[in-house]
Formats: sequence, C-alpha cells, structure tokens
Amino acid sequence: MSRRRTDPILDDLTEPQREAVTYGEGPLLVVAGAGSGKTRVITRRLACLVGQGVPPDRILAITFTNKAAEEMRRRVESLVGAGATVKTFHSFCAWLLRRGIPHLGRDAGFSIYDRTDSLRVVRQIVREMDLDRDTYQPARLLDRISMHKDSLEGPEQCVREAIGFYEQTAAEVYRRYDERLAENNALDFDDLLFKTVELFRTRPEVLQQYQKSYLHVLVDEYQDTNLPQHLIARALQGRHRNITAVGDPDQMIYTWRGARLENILEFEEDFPGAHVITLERNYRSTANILHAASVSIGFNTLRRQKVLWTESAPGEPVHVLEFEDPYAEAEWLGDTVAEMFEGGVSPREVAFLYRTKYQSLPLEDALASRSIPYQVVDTVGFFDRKQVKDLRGYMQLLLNSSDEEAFLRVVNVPSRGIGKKTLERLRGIARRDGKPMLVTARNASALEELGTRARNALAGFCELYERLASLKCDSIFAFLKQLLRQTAYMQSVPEEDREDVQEVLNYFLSYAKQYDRRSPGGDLLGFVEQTALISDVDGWNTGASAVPLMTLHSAKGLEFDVVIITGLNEGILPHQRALEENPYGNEIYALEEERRLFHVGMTRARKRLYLTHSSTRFIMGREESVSPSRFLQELPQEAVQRESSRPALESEDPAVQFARQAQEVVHRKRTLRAPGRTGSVLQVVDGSAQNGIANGARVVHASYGEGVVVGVESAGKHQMVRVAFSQHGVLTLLLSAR
DNA sequence: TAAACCGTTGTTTTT
DNA sequence: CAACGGTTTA
Repeated sequence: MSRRRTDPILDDLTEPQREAVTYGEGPLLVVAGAGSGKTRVITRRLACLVGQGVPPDRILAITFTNKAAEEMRRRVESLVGAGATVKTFHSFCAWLLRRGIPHLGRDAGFSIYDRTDSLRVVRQIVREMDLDRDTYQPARLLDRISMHKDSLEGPEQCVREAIGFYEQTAAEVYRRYDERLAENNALDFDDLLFKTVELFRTRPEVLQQYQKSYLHVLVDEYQDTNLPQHLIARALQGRHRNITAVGDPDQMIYTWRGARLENILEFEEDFPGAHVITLERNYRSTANILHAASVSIGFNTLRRQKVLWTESAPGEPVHVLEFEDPYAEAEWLGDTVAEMFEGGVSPREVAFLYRTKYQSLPLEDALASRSIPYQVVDTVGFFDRKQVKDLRGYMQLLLNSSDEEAFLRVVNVPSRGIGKKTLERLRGIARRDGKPMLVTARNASALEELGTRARNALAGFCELYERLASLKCDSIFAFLKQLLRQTAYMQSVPEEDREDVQEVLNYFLSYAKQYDRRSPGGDLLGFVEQTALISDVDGWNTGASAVPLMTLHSAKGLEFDVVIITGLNEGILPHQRALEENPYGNEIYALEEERRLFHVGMTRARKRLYLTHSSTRFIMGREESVSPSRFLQELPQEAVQRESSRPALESEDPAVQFARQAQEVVHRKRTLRAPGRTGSVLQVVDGSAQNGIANGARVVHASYGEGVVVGVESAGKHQMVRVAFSQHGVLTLLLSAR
C-alpha cells in the first residue's frame, strides 16, 4: 500500500493527521488542539473520500460560520473539484425545511427572523400583556426562549412545567411568541434547528431520505454544537454511521448559545465504537506563545486532557503591557503597529482582538489618525443597518405577505403618513378578521372605520406593493435598483445623511451584484435567506490590505503573525457577567469559558503576542479604575515579558504623572512577588546536572505537577526542556535564565 | 395624528 | 455615547 510520490492530499501530513484523513468507516472524533491542523485535516479528509470514489454530492460537511464553509469549499474544490455540500448548520436546516416544513403543517415560504426581529416581537408581546418592562426585560425573555429551544423544550411544555409567577409569565410570553411567529409564517434561528429535529422525529421517512443521500457527514467545531445540532448530526449519520466530528473542547466558547461540552466529551458514548484521534502538535505558534497558552488553559478543570507541544523555536516572549486608560493603550499600539508596517509587516498579518465590540472605538481612532487602514470585522453590523433592514423588509414582505414584522418595518418607510394610531387600528381589524395586516390593508371595505387620510395612505402603500410584486427583473441587483426608485427611498433622507446612506446602499447593491454573479438563477428567496443567515462581512470587503479588528469570538479559526489582545482587565476579560451569577450554571463554569476565550485569542498568534491592559476604563461615560485580569497573573513568568509603555512624560500633567508612577510601583511589587525564578515554577526534585537540568531529572511544576525531563536544549539565553508529566503528557517548557 | 425632540436608559459573545 | 421610549410640538 505505497502512496504515490506526489499526493497533494496526503503528502505534507504528519502521521496522526494522515490517520485522521484516511480513517475508514464508522464514527470518528478528531480532538484537535489549537494550531494542530484541524482545518487541514477535515478538508483533506473530504478530498480523500472523493479520491476514494465517494460521489461528492453524497458528502455533507457542516461548519459553524459561512466564512468557514466558503473557505472549506474553496480548498476542497482546488483539490478534487466541486460538488460536495458544505453548509452551516443553520443554512443546511433552512434549505432542508424549505422542502420539508409542510410536513409539520407550515408554509415553505417562511421568513427567517434575526435577533432584532425576534426582539420586536417580544417587545410587542410584553406591551400587549401589560408587563413591567424592568422585571420582564424583553432581551432577557428572548434569551430564555432561546435557551428553551436549544433544550428542545416547546412552549406547551414550558407553560406546563413553569414554577412560580415569573417563570409562568415568561412561559406565557414564549407561548405567544411562538404563536406570533407561526402567524407571521416566520422561523427564528433556533427554530431552524428545532423544527429540523421535530421533522426528523415525526417523519422517519423524511429522515431516511437524507440518511440515504449522504454517505458521509463531517462536522467541524463540534465542541460548539448545541443539543439540536448534536441530534441532527446523530440522525444524519444513519445506518452507515460515517460521521467525522472535529473539535477542541478547550475552544468551546458558545455556552450562551446552548453549546454543550458533553457533546464532544461524551462522544464515544453517543457514537458507540467511535475512534478518537488527538492532534496535539502545534504548527502555528512559537514555543513561548504556546507555552503561555497551555499554562493558562491548564487552570481549567472541565476539560479533556490534552497537552499541546511544538518543535518551534521559543521566539519572543509574550509582551504584557499596562496603560493609563484605553486611549493610551490604543495610542501606543497605534505607534507600535505603524512601526511594524514601516518595517515591512503586512497589515493583514496584525490583528486586534478584544472581548466586547465597543472596545474597537479607541483602536479605530488611533489607527485612523495614523492613516492605517483597518477593517472592523463586525459580524452583523452591516446587515443590521437601518437601510439594509428596510430593503430586506420589503423583499421579505414580497415573499411572505403574512410577515407582520416586515410589514410594520416598511409600511411607513419612507414616511407616507401612516402612524402609530393607524397601525394600531389596522392591527385590531386584522386580528378580528384573522388575516395578516397587509391582506387587511388591501381589502378596502375592511378599512371603513378608518379615516379618509389613513385609508388613502394605506391604499398608496398597497399600490406600491402591487407594483413591486409585478416587477420582472433578471437580477437581484436590478430588482434592488427598482425597489429604491419605486419607493423613492433616497428622497426622504435628509440632506446631511445622504452621503452615509448612499454608501450603505452602495455596499448592499454591490453585495447583491456578487450574489448575482455567484449564484446565477438565484432568486429573491435565496438572496433574502443568505442575508438573513450571514455571519460575516467578508463578502463585501475582501482583499483589502487592512488591519482586522474583531472580537475574540469571531477570531476563532483564524491566525496571524502578530496578535494584540486588548483590555485584559477584570470585568472585561473575564467579563463581568461571567463573574456574577449566570443562568447557565455556576460561576466557575462561566469563568472557565472566559479562559477558553483567552486561550482561543492567544493561540491565534504565530510569532508575536501582545497582551495589554489599562488601569482605568470608561464605563457608561464614567472613568473607573480596574485591576489587571487574573488571566495575566496565571501566565508563566518565563514566557512573558512585562514592558513599560513609556508614555510621553513631558506632556503629562504632574498629577497624572504621579498617579501613573504610583501605579508602576505597585505593579513592580506585584511582578517581584510573582514566581520569577526557575525553581518556583519548575522544581528539580532529583537528578540535576551542574548547569541546570539534565535528561532524566525528576521535576515538579507549579501547575502540571510531577514529571520527568525527556529532552534538553538551549535556545539563546533560555533553556528549553521537554518534560513528560504524569498527568499532562509531554510538554515543552521554556526556562528563564539563571 | 405624525414627526421632531429630549431625556433616560443601559452595553457580551453570534447563527 | 448611542439607541430607545416617552413627551411635546406642529
């Protein structure tokens, strides 16, 4: 069984990677640590299956984000050509339900609601039920609804099982919410999964059809699957049981979306006979970065033991810096990256990562003032813009006349004199007649109780609707242009906003153009569905040579030469909400998720990693002092270098200067107190040679426990040892100089 | 009855 | 500091 000399699918793989890629039939779990070639393994496996003669259209690959799906499709196509189905869970379910949902008594032309849409519905219900908005916060209620759906708990069950007044009320909100969505013929994100499970459960013949059509199912990022996703994956593996799950429990960062660590931790129980391959060698980062990341994640208790190792050089230490406030932080980083770019570093290779979206603001200022091109990778931002939602609202309503959220969104945009009172009355009539508001508005006789002015205004809107409905366009782009013209959208925009609005519209139009090009024959429904399920904006601004700015969550799966993580403060990372009580479990669990998030961030870096924090932050406009993140204290001293940020002293107010210097003194004390000497982190118990540690020496590590040295080499002024720990396996450690 | 205005409120992460 | 909701004004 010798391989051909040049095999693009297998040649550059290591042994464990190759084993995963070529593994035969039956369930397979690949536990792949950060930077261990996870994406490579799953793509190559798919390509390998095709190479072995599995028809591509009988392979289903599922990813978490559209971007990951696109990337995988691109890579597979370059290896073995097109044909495999690569989708996200949500887009797969949407596609499936367009055909299958009539089995559940629902219409296939459903709208897909995003969180904003859903929130509007909940708000309306809270109003109708006359509930106190502080006690029954719509966002909280929606979170609860989402949690229930993620646990496959329907509204009836919740109403039945609710204990106490609050829960009963919340369950009633859920019941009405679901009812309203059904009336609007709409599904929210959770429904896409929930209904698919329901369809599989109640219609075995439908499930069978999909089980037959897919011979292999591959799921990426398995650690982030929630219960419905886990069940869908299990259902689809069918009789052949050819499921490949790839993931890393240490990168599970979506508990709030229902992700269950158990899905991957207990994989062998759910898929009996599953083969498990663990990829622990990291190819991405320098030894210092990897060491810091490993020690950090080692503080977690809820994990599947796994020790990452590397043969890379130690590289630079991890840079840790403290600043006065987020603006000083951003300014210094602005200067630093500007220097890097002068030195020839590509802006694409430097990423700014942060915990929360609002942290991008000071960074944006700093970069903009230095004319450094940057791109905020805001996952929903663009599709959440008012203008985009308006246009989408029109399209949604054209596709689904029952969609009242869409109706309410666009009926008075641009403003045509249809106000709150008119709509309230129209809703009343619609409810009484049991018809959607749009249908009611089109029925002139139903409107007799309305005033002439309101009636004329509504008639005008209906006329517009008819005109739009009868448009014949050969592309989405052309349709959108017509839509803008027919609605006279721009005319209603105030002069001073025109430029901004036009810019947003242009982006949207060019997005539509791309859609036209990529999916010829694609219809309105396909376009609206895609924009509803979109999760990242790469589609409308690719190729730009700009510094990416993004949240730690959206950084997962990416890698950069230089990574800068800002705001390493208590209350930010770990986030305040994780330190308080939370609805998912206890605080330790939430804290560990924050640590995983930090781990994800650190392991994005190939060569250089900056971790910055500030002594004050601005919270709701107020300045407040904050302490450094506990995650920084947990880092191994030998892989970290604390640097001073050297602000411009001459321009500094003496009082501010004093405060900063005092801070520095405190900081220095803390650093000295921390274990800096080799002995305190890694203690030699037995067998040390005269110049340090020798092979075979027995050692004790502060966080890994006991181990035996299996390799020693010097790396510049540092010494690197490979230690086989009894609990954690073999690990490469970097010792600080004596 | 609709649009402009103003004060209050409250900010995790995203398919 | 932005978005929302309620209040005032036209």
